Amino acid sequence: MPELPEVETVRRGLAPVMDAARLIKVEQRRPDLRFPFPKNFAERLAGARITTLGRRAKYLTAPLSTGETLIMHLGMSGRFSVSGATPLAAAAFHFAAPANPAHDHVVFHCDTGATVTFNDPRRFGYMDLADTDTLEMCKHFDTLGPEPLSNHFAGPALHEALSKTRTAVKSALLNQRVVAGVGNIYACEALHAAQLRPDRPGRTINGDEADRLASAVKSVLARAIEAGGSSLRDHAGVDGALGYFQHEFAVYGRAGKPCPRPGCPGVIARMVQTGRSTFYCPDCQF
DNA sequence: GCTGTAACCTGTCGGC
DNA sequence: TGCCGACAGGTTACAG
Repeated sequence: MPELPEVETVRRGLAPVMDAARLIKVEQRRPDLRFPFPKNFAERLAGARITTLGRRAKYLTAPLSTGETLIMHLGMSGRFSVSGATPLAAAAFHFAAPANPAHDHVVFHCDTGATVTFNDPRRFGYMDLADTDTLEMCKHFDTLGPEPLSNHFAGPALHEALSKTRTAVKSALLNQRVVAGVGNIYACEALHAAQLRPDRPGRTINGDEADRLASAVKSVLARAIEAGGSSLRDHAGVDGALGYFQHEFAVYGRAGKPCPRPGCPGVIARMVQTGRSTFYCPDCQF
């Protein structure tokens, strides 16, 4: 379930074995995932050295010595696993969750001795290559909004974006042009933290409420990263270890259970917005 | 131009 | 136990 915190958790897990590593060989085991791989994908990667693994929204980025950047998206079920790494890293693999090898689609062989495997049963993930110098203008990044944990994302900017739309505020949060990296779970959690009803039209959110919501988004994402992400069915860190943030969910997946806000008598409700489940408390979200 | 919906693919879970 | 349908975290193309 890779939203921003899960992707950041994966980045932190991969960095020790991929930063500054040279890709000796890349195995591309099928012609496409969600989209076709770029032309000569494996050949363009072979021999290249990765500088520093990065992240933009829900994308992992690997700038290469060739002048291109490898862009990777985990989709809904994508995950990485590492083998053959340092003894310290290998110790963590004791906890590795099983993944069906039939869905191992890309294997990176690094000169560090590590083998990094991308597994994605649902194949909603994808990989692409783009020029590093013009990365922000590539088709994946040119429409992305601000990073939620950066100073570019704050109440006034969010208020400005929401004021232009009649779309429900929760759906607006999922719009990557408004803020990049928020997905279904953390949108629900942030709206509960900010005490805002998910189905309020965006244009009805005032400045103070936008301030609260922006702060809640930052807080929820930061705590989730700290907890190593959340683990529902499909997500695990590169060592297979599960994140812990799902234990802190206030509303997501808790329909019918009491609202955890102190003093609130409400019961968490579920509704469907644009085909996605939304969880909220009818008693303390207005 | 804005908005909502369907589609992509597979695994899991609950009901029968 | 086995089958079937509903549902699932993201993104994008398309119709209204």
